[in-house]
Amino acid sequence: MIDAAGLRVMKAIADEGSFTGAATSLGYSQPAISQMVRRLEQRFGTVLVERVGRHVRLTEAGEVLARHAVTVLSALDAAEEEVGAIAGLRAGRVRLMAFPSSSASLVPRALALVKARHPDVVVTFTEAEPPESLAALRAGDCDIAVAFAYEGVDVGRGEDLEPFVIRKLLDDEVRLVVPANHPVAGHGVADLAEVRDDPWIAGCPRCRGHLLSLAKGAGFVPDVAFETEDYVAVLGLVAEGLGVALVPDLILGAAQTRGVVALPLTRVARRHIHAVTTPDLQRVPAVRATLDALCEAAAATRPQHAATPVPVG
Amino acid sequence: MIDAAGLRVMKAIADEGSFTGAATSLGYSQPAISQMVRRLEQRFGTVLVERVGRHVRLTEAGEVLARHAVTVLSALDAAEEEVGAIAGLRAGRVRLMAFPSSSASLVPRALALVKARHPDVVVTFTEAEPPESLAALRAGDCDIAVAFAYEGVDVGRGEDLEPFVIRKLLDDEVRLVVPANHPVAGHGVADLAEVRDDPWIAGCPRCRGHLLSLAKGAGFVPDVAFETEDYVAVLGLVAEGLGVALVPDLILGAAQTRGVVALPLTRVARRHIHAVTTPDLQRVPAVRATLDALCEAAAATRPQHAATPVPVG
DNA sequence: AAACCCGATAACGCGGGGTTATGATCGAAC
DNA sequence: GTTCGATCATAACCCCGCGTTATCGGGTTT
Repeated sequence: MIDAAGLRVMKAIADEGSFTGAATSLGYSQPAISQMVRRLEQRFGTVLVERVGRHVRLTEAGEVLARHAVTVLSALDAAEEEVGAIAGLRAGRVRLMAFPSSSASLVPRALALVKARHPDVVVTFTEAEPPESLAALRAGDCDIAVAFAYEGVDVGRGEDLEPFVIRKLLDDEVRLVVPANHPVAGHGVADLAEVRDDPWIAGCPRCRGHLLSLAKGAGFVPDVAFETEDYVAVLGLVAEGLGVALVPDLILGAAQTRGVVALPLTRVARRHIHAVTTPDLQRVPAVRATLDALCEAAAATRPQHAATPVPVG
Repeated sequence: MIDAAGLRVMKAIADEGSFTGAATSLGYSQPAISQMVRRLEQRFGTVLVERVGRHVRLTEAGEVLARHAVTVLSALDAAEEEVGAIAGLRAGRVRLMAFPSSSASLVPRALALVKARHPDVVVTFTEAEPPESLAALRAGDCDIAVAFAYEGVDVGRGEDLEPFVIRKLLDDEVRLVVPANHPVAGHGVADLAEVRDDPWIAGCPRCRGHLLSLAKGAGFVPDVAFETEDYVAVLGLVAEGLGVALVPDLILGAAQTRGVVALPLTRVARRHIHAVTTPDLQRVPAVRATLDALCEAAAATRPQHAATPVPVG
């Protein structure tokens, strides 16, 4: 099959009117043009260039090629330019999935960073809990999944074996949230055993699993009175004195609620927040830029919470 | 610069959904696709294919390439088809120039042959005397020149050195045309010296030159009473008894006139009719086909005149 | 757990397509 | 007419793009 190089040569000959001119205009030597024309001619089985005295003229077939050359070459240029735009971050689309509580501050900050640096990169964002986002990543329906894994209990270690690339964003400390008038509220620090008989308010299924795991470590089975995926609701329920809850720091930083006190646990529990992608996607410029932005956004949010061990809503 | 092969591969991957599928659909081996994709990726500096588990998906940049591939490849196919049509005589244009008296039978017959064999080849035809047609051929303004050269006097031999390809068509015998009531009319054959004192009617400038040359050989200078490029007029003038003339056989076969007799010369004089082109153009299929048709048309006209040594108008 | 399918990699070879050096030829200019 | 400059053709050479086969590793399936 014919390739584009031949067409470029034919067009250059048509434009310049001579082999030498075409050669210099393309940055080639003159024999390169001679040979290319000869190859094309025996490939097509017909004469393309008529050598008339000093200079050359295209035959009918040669003019056909030169005419089509502009179409092909412009389409080729367009393709190259478009891909170059993606590679050069002057374009590109990143499909980001993140768990709901990350969308409060971490993700918006990252998106703002990306937009500031690469205005033409569009990041689409979908909320999804970690199992779902990872499945989407596996299926090729998303490019970056922001996921969390509870220290010890979760698959955080196990999934390192997956063909995923994991970038650590935050270590999110989990705090005990109690009503402001709760007996332990003033302690400054709390042990799970101190509230073993309180009713519990559980968050998402995996958070509930974490709670059960921690409680088991402390030697009790929690009385889960409510379940809701909405952490604002969790805090509201606590504020009304309907129970206590474990709430990650990240959420406390975003959703302030009056009437509750968040206490660090004596046996510190954390969840790790990661940005997950694939080795391939990691090398896509727009994806890499978004990952970088996520890391920076995480670094910017971390000290804020580390400095406020006892935030009061 | 990117070439078309890469785009073909990307499109095949997009269509087939796997490297192996793309390979078989293109007639390649599977590693060829792997390597091509890798080359493209490092050429563009970005990932084009996302390897997800068993099969592969195109990234955004990859899809851009696959999308542009259809444009480029279809344009490429169109060019190839069009050139193929010319090479396969399903298209093509031939610019033919011939001297006026050839257009009576030789050229029309040849054109009919071409049209019958290759209906889509168009032959454009312009009348021109040999010097003019050869100049046009040299300038690239025509593809085939049908020219004649008088034996001995003309540049017939000399022009073999030119960068021209010459195909012999006819040996056209020159006859002496006299009024039917002329003394030599009944001789069956004539010598120029027998009419040395008659007034002469000359044809085109080169024909006149031929006449002068022949007369010089016979030891006299002809009294040229009339000159005209129109051979029908020449014959008319002879019929009216205004002089004698030398007229090529080819014309006598086409333009019959009452009242004249054409006699073969004792010292036979001929003009050679050639089809002239360039080595390049000779290899253009449509040109070659037209040349062949001219040769056949000439072969078909030759015996007709050879068999009638003494045509009487 | 085994079999199968698919992609990656290694090693290899051919040829397209570039280079420089040189020759042949045409057109122009002295 | 002869010389000179510009142009295309050819030869010899070289590199690397782009195929090939053989083999390995990983994921899905049964």
